[in-house]
Amino acid sequence: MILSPRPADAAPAAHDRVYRALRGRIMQGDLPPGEGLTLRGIGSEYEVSMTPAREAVRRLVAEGALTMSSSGRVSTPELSNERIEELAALRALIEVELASRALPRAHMALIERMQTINTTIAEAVAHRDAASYIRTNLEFHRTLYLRAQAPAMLAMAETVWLQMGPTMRALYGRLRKTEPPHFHRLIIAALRAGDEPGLRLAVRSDVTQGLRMLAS
Amino acid sequence: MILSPRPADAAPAAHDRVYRALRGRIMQGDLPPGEGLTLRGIGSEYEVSMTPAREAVRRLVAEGALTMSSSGRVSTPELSNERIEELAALRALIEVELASRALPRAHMALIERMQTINTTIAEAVAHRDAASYIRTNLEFHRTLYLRAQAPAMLAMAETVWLQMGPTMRALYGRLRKTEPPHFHRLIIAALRAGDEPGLRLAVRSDVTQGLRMLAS
DNA sequence: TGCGTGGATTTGTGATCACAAAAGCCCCAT
DNA sequence: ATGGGGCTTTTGTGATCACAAATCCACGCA
Repeated sequence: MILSPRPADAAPAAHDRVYRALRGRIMQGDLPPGEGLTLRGIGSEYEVSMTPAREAVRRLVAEGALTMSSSGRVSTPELSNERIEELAALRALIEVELASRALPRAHMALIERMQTINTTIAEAVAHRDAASYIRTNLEFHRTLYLRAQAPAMLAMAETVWLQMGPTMRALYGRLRKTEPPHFHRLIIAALRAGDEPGLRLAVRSDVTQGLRMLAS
Repeated sequence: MILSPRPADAAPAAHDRVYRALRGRIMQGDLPPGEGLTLRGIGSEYEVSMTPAREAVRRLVAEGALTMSSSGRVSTPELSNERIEELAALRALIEVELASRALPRAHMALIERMQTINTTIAEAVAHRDAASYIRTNLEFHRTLYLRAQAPAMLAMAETVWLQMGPTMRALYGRLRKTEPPHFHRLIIAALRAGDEPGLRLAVRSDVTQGLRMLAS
């Protein structure tokens, strides 16, 4: 019986490779808001023809990671303040629910792993490394949410992250103060205590924290 | 000055036309769960080549409206019970928020329009017309949520509807009893009274109502 | 100096083709 | 009857090309 029709060492499809590469760069804020992209440019960058580039772009546009003008030009989105508020509210709604579902399944090894990630985040903040900060911050959240065993919800949350990627970078880039991840400690403490209301509040606070920078 | 680069009477892009057609059919449950689709089949059905068909399918797969096997075969999703519960929970989270945001902006004309739609829904139920039921039911909800002025949230809600489309049809298809839309009346009453807690409860009840059929 | 306006260039779209792999299928051996 | 083997057909993928529209840029006029 053949279990894996596509062996792990096989080369992934070209369009998927391009998709993953672009997605990663967008999510961790590698691309600034409003950055224009061309199919031929993407194709030559990843050494593929226009066809896989087009499919990867089409997929990212469908996920809201890229915007497409009426003439078909694609670029990273420049989000209005209202859009940012909406996306933050969506993060709050979905991620609070994910955290709540993960709580009863969170064991000690998970909490310790999150604490380790938190240390890495603190280092990224100390070194003013925005890309590393965003990447490890998302890893912190994803580590918790994976325990919720709710793939559809996690996918939705990641879609929101993706949409905020370029803007997040621009936002955190202008962050002067190097504050440690305060709410992350609250999240870990609530997990330890099995305190669900506290966890929900901590996650909501952490997720909407970026809005306060926007208001200033 | 030219305001609209693409006039209203211009032919839309082929891939977009195919996308919209498929999306509509999927959302209103025209296609049963597990239905297989081929690029060449879609292409010949809409009289386009494989290229636009592929782009439309890629977009729908990205939105979760279609699933893709490891070999690239596409079909409408067959949702597990856990997945259905997740999607219903997402509907509850997002749509309750949308309704809450729409409440202060809901004026009399809107409520009357919703009541008219509700009449159409009752007729669809009476005639056992599952497709019409699903379509007008979604129109009822969308009419309210449009007032929330939250396009990102509405898009998320529609994505969830899309994912549930084929399953909804199968679910409502086996619905014996022709019950009028009870919770819709509660929603309208809460809107009239400006009763936010009542509205949230009514929307949550309406949205998770399908789960009770599943449990039986 | 500012600003349209022309052509040259870039860019997305859709069609077509070659190719490899997956799926279907039929027939035969057990 | 049933399961497997080999062949045929179907199907997705990626490359390439023609075309039209959008964009860009520089030139010349006011």
